[in-house]
Amino acid sequence: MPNNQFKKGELYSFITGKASIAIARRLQKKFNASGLQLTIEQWSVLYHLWKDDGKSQQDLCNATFRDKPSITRLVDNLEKLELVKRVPSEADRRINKIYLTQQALKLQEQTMAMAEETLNEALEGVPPEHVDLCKEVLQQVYDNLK
Amino acid sequence: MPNNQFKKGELYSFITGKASIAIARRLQKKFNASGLQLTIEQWSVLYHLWKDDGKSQQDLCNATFRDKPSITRLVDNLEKLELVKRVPSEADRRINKIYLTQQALKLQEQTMAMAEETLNEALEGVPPEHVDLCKEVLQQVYDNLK
DNA sequence: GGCATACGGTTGTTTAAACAACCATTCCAA
DNA sequence: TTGGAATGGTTGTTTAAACAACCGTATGCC
Repeated sequence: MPNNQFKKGELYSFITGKASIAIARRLQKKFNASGLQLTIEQWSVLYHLWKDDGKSQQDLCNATFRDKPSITRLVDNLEKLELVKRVPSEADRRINKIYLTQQALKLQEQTMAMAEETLNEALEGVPPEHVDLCKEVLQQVYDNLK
Repeated sequence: MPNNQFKKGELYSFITGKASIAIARRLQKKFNASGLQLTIEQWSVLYHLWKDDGKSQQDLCNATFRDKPSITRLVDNLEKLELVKRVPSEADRRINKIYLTQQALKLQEQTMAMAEETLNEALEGVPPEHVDLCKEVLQQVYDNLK
């Protein structure tokens, strides 16, 4: 017998992830309000490159939890915006390494500040220990299903 | 000073909602494996109609946290699948009331069972009281931002 | 060396989301 | 009562996700 039974009224909200959608929308609005022509999905790719530039597209698939075609097209669009450049790997010619442009490096500080601000607004009034526990639950869910 | 400060490494996972994406993908796979030609988004509309048939499109917008064009197109596709019918309201001719077909009523039991199964898989090993607290946090986040 | 297999990436197609612009109906207030 | 605002819904456009099919390169085994 499973250890968690659901009342039907609770079921839906867990599947749809309204909270993370709301966070993403809020962050997108901040980008738009600042005149940044950047989608959250594009930002999420830059985010991982700021941490570790020169990742392959496959690395970005793993990091962002997206499939290969999704990353191909996100990189396409980021290249059009001149925020990243595909550089074929010398060692393995199948691989594209993705590098940030100067323009993209300049966006890091501003957009990360907006992301932190958004999270602070989202978690207003939530005790930090509850946040930690919530993160653990969501991580466990992810691990259970991936 | 905000009551929650984020280390950068933790920030991304909260924004992307990997857990709910993983849940939705798992449920979609169950639909596909059962031969159901039904997307999660379409299912989410049916879900609210099973609870309360004859909702307007605007009601569905509020219930599903989607905008009007999204619901227009979801209802378009559900009508093509002959799972719902638009019925213009007698009282207010701007309004379409959306009614389930017999075919859609038959899907309820099967798909709700799959949804509950998916959630039980997702929350395997998570103490019920942690689930409750997690739901509260996510609800608070949603309320903070909506 | 040669061939099957795996891997990294791209392309095509369908579905959906966000946003702006639009139309018809209804409501309200001067 | 009529003209403007609000409401419910649709359409157009861009971006993205999922899935299948595909191509070129690398790997490993005989």
